[in-house]
Amino acid sequence: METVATRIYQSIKDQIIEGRFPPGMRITEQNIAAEFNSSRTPVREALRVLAADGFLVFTPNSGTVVREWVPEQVREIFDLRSLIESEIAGLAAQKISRSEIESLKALQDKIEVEGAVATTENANRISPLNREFHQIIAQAGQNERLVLMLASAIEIPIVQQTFRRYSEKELLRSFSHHRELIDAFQARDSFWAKAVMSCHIHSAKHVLLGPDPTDPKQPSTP
Amino acid sequence: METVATRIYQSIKDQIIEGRFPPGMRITEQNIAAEFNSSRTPVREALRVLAADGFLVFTPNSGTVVREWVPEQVREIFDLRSLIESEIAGLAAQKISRSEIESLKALQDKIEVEGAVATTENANRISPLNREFHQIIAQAGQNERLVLMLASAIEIPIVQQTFRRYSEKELLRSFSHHRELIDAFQARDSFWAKAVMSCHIHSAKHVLLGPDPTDPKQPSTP
DNA sequence: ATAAAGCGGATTGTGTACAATCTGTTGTCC
DNA sequence: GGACAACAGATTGTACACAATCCGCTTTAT
Repeated sequence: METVATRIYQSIKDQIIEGRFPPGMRITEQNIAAEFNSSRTPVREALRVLAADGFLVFTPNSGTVVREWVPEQVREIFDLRSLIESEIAGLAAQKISRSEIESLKALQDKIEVEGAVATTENANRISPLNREFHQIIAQAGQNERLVLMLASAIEIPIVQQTFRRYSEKELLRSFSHHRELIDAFQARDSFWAKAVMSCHIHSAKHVLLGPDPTDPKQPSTP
Repeated sequence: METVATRIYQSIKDQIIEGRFPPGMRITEQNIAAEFNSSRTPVREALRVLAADGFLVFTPNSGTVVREWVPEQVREIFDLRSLIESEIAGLAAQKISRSEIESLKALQDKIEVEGAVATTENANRISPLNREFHQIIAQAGQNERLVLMLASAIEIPIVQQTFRRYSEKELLRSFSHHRELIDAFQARDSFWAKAVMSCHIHSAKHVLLGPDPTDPKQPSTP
């Protein structure tokens, strides 16, 4: 973090991920510049990069707004995340070290202490721990490109705030997935690890999206 | 393409993909600005976005160079491409229209006429047709996010210039894959389509990378 | 001769000014 | 009353100037 432009970039990115810059919010260059006591020049550079990353939507001569997500796009994000993160889990099962497995265990112990009951406060404490859990797996997979792709699929507010929406039952299922992942790693079973990770992601997707509204299980009237 | 910055962005991107800006080449803001009769301001914005896209590597206070690729990264790119493009092919098998299948057939007819023999000239003519072939499939899959991810994995010189490295035999195999893909689509068989696409990509990977040097089939001396 | 220090040119980083464009509003004409 | 044109304010786009930094070279001291 050397230049002003880089600081601005990181700050805005964090605020979007944390949800303090809500989707649809207009970003004006002068406001940001004033906040950082800088000129508009570094602000513009930061905004362009954030738009390239997909955090902002930029329209020439018109301005910049925080990206909004429609449910269909959220579904696509989770399907992509499942594809990539399962692959990573499969690789990790082959390459993960003993000490990394121990870190996962310790982390999951902490998560289950903090998350004994499903409150918003606890969710806020769990989120970074959960992120660390998944990051250890990503590192263990030893595939830079996959990790990069994954980042673009999880660095969005709705993903980072998943835990806030979990009920007690869903929280317990999530913990159970984590424990099963650790077992799959210890067994060095790629297929198992991939399958568990796939469950983990798709289950999260359905918490956020609810049942598929396009599924006509009951023809209109019950 | 409205603003100067956008024109500069597109121009540099094209030149990198086509290989006219070779990997490792230093990009100085003034040179680019002079080329476009503009100031450095829009150039800088274009360069930042290109760096975010992964075309350039940017180091603060030091400058910008065209990204270089080591073999391990090429391998990662192709493995990722296989993962994503196979998934797309599977979706396409379910959703592709009759007319899109006809387009694929017509395109492949053209490709096989142009590519009757494996010369560099023919390769240059085939490349855009091949790209169109894969684009039709990407559209048919109807998943914006996957198409975006795919773009980041194929918009690099070594991928776009794959055909130049194909021998007669490899060219014929590629054609055979395309025909088999069309058949899989007509049969509406997702699994088949995924498998063929996976073959198609991995086979291309091995043309570019050669045999895996880490594979000790024969212990040092033959 | 080697290593460290210092200098000059080139390049990047940021601030500021002004031009171009958009948006919303007001007023006029039909 | 409604549609269209013209204006004002705000916002973005670009140019230019200067400051900060880096890199290679020379110089100097050991």
